Amino acid sequence: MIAMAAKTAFTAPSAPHIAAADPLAASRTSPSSVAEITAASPAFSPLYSQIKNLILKSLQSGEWKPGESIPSEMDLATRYRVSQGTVRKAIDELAGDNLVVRRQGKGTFVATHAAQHVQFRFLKLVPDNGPPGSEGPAQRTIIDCHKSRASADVARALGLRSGDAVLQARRVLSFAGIPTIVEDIWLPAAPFKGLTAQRMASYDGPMYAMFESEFNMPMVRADEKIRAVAANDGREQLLKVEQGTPLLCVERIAYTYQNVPMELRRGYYRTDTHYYHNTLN
Amino acid sequence: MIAMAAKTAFTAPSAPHIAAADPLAASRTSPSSVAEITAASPAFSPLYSQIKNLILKSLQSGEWKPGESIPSEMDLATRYRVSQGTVRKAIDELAGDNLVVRRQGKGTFVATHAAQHVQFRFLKLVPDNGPPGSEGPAQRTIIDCHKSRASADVARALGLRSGDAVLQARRVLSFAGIPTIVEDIWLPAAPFKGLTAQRMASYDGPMYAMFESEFNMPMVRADEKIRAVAANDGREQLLKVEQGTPLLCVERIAYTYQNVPMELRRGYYRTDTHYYHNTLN
DNA sequence: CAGTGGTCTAGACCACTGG
DNA sequence: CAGTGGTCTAGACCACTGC
Repeated sequence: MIAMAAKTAFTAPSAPHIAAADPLAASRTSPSSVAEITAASPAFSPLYSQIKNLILKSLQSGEWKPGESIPSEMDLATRYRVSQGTVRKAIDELAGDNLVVRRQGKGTFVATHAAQHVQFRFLKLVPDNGPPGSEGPAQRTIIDCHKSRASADVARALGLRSGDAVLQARRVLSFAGIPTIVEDIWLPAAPFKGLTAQRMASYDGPMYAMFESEFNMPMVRADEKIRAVAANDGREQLLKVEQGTPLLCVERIAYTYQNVPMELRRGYYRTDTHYYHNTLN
Repeated sequence: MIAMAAKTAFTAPSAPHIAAADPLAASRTSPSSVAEITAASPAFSPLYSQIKNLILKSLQSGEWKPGESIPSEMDLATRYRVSQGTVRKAIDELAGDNLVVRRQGKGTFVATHAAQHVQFRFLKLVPDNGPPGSEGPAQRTIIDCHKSRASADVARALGLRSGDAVLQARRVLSFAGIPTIVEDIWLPAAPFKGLTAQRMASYDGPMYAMFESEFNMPMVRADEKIRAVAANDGREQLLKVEQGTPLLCVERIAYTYQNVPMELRRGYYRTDTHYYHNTLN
């Protein structure tokens, strides 16, 4: 901000980029030139960044759902009354965050866990022999799914309070018939109301795809803490390994839009036939 | 490629973006309009991508060294006879690959492992208590460093032949006095001629920083395969844990420019006080 | 204050997709 | 062929850094 010619797009944070089509436009007032100037620079945010946030809001609101296309760059430019280049930069960032996927000649699409080529978007386990997915689809076995109360650490991970209602599930993933992963999953009960073991078992596809389509809860990012632990607590039987066998323990917190944590998952991976792959830049 | 008006920048892959300042300019010939046209589209590469490659070559050649600044966007635009915007997009990609770092108002700098805030650019181990690096600097202890011959798997990882000369080293990293990591490192002998245990021990800073400054061998990318294994083979003593304790085994191949593998490293991490952190998008 | 990277625009044209 | 994303340019101005 700071005083500057009214012609430029930087003039005021609220004015030029809000088109009539934007539902928030009515709630804003044109600043009387001096008013906002004192607010000064700490609040500076480039136009494309503001556009990005507006698009983000539409994604969150479900205006465009996973797998669908969003309006063309030209349409968005008209809608927000900015140049195509500015919309472009906003979408570039969204694509960089893997929230949307661009496809030349076709359009820009909301990212989804359901697409074939991203079947295991959040699963970095790769077979020793052959590339990811070369073993065919995973076999999913639901061991259990029941309502529960959040312990202190589960509550902290999910941004709940101790004792809040959660869903707790356990499943086994097998590849080529070999049980390879046991996962314990915790979900806040409210957003996933109606989810049962039956329903998990009958859904054919990645669990995150089910979260999208059945509960309107896309997972867009995740953090993992990885440790080596000894197989115990019944997991050795599910994975058919000796008690004490070293396993990879992958604790994942998955987030939906706005960085809201929506799932805690502790996976135990056998690493005698697979490895966890990571790339460092 | 493909026939098109000479005015556009796409006309010929060799012509317009090569400035007189480019050392390769003299070795090229102006195509006689028809010659290259049959090569056709599969070879299509946007201008900014070609500029990116030219900048990459200068980085590889050492024209600009890690930590130094590269010429300004305007200078590069003049040098390559393209618009600033095209140079900008080229640099954007290089910055996205973490090969360079942009700093507004100062310039664009070649990435380095020596900078304070990236002390552990390739080390994703985080203490359970507190953020990365909160334990102060790592204590590095060189256990061994000797010449050796590449075994089959080491050769494969480094793109050598079995029996080729390699340097093999082992060291321990301790944090807050606790031995936390044992690493076995293999390097091709030729590029690291003159590296000894003594020299490794006396260098104060990340090993990758030493590779940059002492051997002109910047590591720009790495792949990791992570497994859980039982402590054995003398590593339990170095880490002061019981034999059989689960450890994270991190096998890393680090690459220099051109995706040339230059280091194989097998790290064994204690994960009772630390965890390996990863972010998924 | 000059120099650097960062933002924004307007317009032209290219590559790719599908009807 | 029209529509979409992708590339390129030229020019203006802004934000940040350091002299």
